[in-house]
Amino acid sequence: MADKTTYSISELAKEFDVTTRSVRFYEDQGLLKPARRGQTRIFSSKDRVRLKLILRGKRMGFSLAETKELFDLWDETLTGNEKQLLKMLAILDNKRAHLEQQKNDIAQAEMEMETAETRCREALAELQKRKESQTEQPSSEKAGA
Amino acid sequence: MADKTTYSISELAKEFDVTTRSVRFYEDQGLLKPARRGQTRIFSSKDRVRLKLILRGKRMGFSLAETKELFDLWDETLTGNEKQLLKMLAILDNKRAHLEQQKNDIAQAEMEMETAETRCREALAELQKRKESQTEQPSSEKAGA
DNA sequence: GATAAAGTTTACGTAAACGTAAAGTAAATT
DNA sequence: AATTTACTTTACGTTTACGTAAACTTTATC
Repeated sequence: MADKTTYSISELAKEFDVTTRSVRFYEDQGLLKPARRGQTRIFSSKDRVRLKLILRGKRMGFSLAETKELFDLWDETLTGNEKQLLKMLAILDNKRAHLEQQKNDIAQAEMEMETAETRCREALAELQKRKESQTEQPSSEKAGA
Repeated sequence: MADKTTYSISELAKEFDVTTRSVRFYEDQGLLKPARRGQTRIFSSKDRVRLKLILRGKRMGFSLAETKELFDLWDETLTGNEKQLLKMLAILDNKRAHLEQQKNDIAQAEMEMETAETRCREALAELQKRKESQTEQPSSEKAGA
């Protein structure tokens, strides 16, 4: 299934849970370059990989333009001159910094989510206690303000 | 500086490198709730924290609406009923899944960036070799200008 | 008291990433 | 042959997250 060599637009759309509209849009923006049989697009496994990369890029907060730039530079690493190669290396450095930022953000978020979860569970426990004491004799009440 | 209790809009904007327009927009969308002295907004340290969270949320791919929902639910954990608390816990679970996805994405990206870097450096080395063989006899050459 | 600096509201404009509808083609099925 | 199914192009519409300009107030400074 995954080692097929060609794909229709709807096959790809279905596999990655995107609309055909999106796939066509990505082609329009120069991120995918499917072959054609007549009018019909025929996607290669390279296209499939790129679609996967596009979607991951999106999840990581990259714009389509950024991803396209990476694709283009990547292709140029095969034929490119020194200047382009150095640019690619520079961009890779930037991306690495980006990844570090993301890792920090994630670590922070994880910590805060633990705090949040604890607070929620404590609040729930508090509610439980009140429920139980409501069942007993209404002897005392806690202050509220 | 960071433990001040109130901030002007431009102070916050400067600190987090956003425009005042953005800050006002966030208020408009209900994410910030600065006090007012006359017309002028006065931001508390709570607002400052929230702004930080907003921006981190953006870096992590959260929309302002999503972040607002989290803020609102968070506030409700103080007063909220059981249903809201459970909802908050459910959302926290979702976010955790989201974080896992992000971590996977990052790990993948890191691996592929290594591959890319290697390819770049190899291509560069290849160019160097050709340069040298072009120069032929000259035994010593100094790099850089 | 004129002016500059920082703040405000109102409102139209914009870029990105598609959604959605219209209208047509091309192959497969009934 | 007629219809369904999958695909196509063209093109206007929509949401998010602001940018940008205009016109106005408030506070500080010369």
